[in-house]
Amino acid sequence: MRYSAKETAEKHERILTEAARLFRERGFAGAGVAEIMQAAGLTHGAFYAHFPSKEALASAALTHAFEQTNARRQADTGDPKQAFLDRYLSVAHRDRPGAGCAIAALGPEVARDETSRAPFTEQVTQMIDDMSERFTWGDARDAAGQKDRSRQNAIHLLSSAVGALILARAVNDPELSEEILASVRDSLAE
Amino acid sequence: MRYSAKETAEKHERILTEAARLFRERGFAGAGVAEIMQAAGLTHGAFYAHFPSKEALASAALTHAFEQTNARRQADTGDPKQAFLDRYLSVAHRDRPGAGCAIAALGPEVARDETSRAPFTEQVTQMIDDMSERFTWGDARDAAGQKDRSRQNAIHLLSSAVGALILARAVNDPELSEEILASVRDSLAE
DNA sequence: CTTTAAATATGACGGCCATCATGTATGTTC
DNA sequence: GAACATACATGATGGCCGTCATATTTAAAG
Repeated sequence: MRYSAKETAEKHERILTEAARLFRERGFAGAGVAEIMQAAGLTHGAFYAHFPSKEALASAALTHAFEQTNARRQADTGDPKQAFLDRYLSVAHRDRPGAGCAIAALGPEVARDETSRAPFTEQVTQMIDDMSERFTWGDARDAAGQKDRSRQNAIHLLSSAVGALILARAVNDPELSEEILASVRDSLAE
Repeated sequence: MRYSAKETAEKHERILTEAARLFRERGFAGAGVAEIMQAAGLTHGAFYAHFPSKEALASAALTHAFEQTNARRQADTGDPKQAFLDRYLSVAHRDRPGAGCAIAALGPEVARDETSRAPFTEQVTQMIDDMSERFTWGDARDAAGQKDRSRQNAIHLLSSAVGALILARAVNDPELSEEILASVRDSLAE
């Protein structure tokens, strides 16, 4: 049967949302089309009415995941940098990859999937620009070098956070895992 | 036919080596048993004479990859920290994941594969201990806090390097990719 | 109101992949 | 030297997965 435009749009959104979650939880290769469609409350056959291929879905879901976490970052109160660090390097974030950073969940897989590299690059560029502008960086220098320094700091902070989260998730030992989160949090807050 | 113990051991080693390479290049899910065996010069059926399952191979290949890169780190000359940064955050390392750091290539997948988490943890623990001891850290404090501070610094450095390499690989734009490597290299060398 | 187009469910197809079965030849062991 | 054990190749099997075909139903278009 044919459904109303509103209904269809809602289902499209559900597919995207569930895909963004499942891909982050299990990886692009680990989450199947049928599983995603079932999570969205549909059957597998309907998929190709919404996306031309799984690859295209991966690309769209990646952007969707970034937008979700971007919105959270924009909604932070208080010192933006500290708020980011506290949230990103938390046990809660470590334990819920499906709702968290797409870089930490899918980075290496994106590197191997040519189609998703473009949206990934766009989102990372935005993140770096945003953090570079909005975060306050301790080491003020001359006005000329200020901007470049902020950018370098933002890149370093993002890299550190991503690496720490990946390590904290992969490691088996809860003590070590929390030590990693705390160490990088402390190092970056200085 | 039955082969000599020496021959068999060599083939076993070849399987491990090719698996360590292919898994880093394509991920655990992306590299198949048949492809690995072919790369090792054998057919797929012989696999189960060497490993009980693909999962067991993944675990063993992960350790093998760590040992390969550990050996390179131990062989570095000059300032160990600087040598590590120069090598780890190089374009050459970025472009050859199959010969590079297992954390950056497989970290998120390890987090989802319970079997490989134990060897991963062991290797990361060793890396942190080694870097904590052998690298020279600029900010000398009181002797009491010295050890903990080295450890925190080592964890931060490793996290930053891993995150930067993953970002540099996933990003589409060569300029941005090299900027990420250079930024984190400069930040950590200070 | 009629016609058209589209979103969905069901089901099928083909390919890939991990694993296992079997036969065989040959080191290894006693 | 005879019996045994084993590493290998070939081939089969069963399952999963992405994609497509078809029928159905109904919103949308005219």
